[in-house]
Amino acid sequence: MDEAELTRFVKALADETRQKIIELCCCRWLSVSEIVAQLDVSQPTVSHHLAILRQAGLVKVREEGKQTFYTLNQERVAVCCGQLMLKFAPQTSLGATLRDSLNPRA
Amino acid sequence: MDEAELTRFVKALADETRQKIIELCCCRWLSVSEIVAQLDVSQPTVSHHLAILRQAGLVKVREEGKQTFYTLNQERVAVCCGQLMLKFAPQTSLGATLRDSLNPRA
DNA sequence: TCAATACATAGATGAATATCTATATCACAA
DNA sequence: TTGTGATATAGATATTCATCTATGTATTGA
Repeated sequence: MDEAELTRFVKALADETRQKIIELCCCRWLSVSEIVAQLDVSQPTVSHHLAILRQAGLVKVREEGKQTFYTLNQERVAVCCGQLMLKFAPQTSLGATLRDSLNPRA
Repeated sequence: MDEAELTRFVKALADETRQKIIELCCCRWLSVSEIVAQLDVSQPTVSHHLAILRQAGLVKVREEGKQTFYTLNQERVAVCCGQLMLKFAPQTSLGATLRDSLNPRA
């Protein structure tokens, strides 16, 4: 994971509409229309945000007929949060826990 | 940590100049002038970014005479990253590791 | 007390971006 | 083939925000 990827990740999270979309898509697949129905923004706006989340690798996509389904890529979120912690909080106990978890000793 | 705090955290990270400031202030205290000297932006711009980082709780401040010193609050970064992970990646193994670390069993 | 230094704040400006309307594309059903 | 529903894209607009210059405030030394 390079610098640019990490920046795309934090920028993708730095919008409240996208945060709502992420929460909606956590643990389930939703079509674009279903997401639109839960929010107060137009369908093109939702598509725009989904594109940003896709570029950041934060959602998985599945096309099915006319519909497109999205779900949160939790593993990606976890890895990115871990990278953030390693980069900006290397000397904390939580950071150490994470480092140990990523590089388990024999 | 409420919703708004977490949003302030990700928004604070979502700017490359602030990311540079954070890296500079990691593990050491720097005065505003010293930070300005390492960047390509004006002193008021640096003060502006430091204010945002302060509001997000990401830096610690120490005033000394005319100077003001800042250092990265690594614990805060770690906790916020952990919260992000718990909120948006609850079902991952990394998330579980973190949860265990925060709520250690007897 | 005056000048200089360090930093913060105010206000203006430009760039990035979130949002909208309109329209294109694609899949499917009649 | 034609129409309809689902989504994406284009282009315009408005808002947010990063940045600048100018200035205020506080501290220190002469």
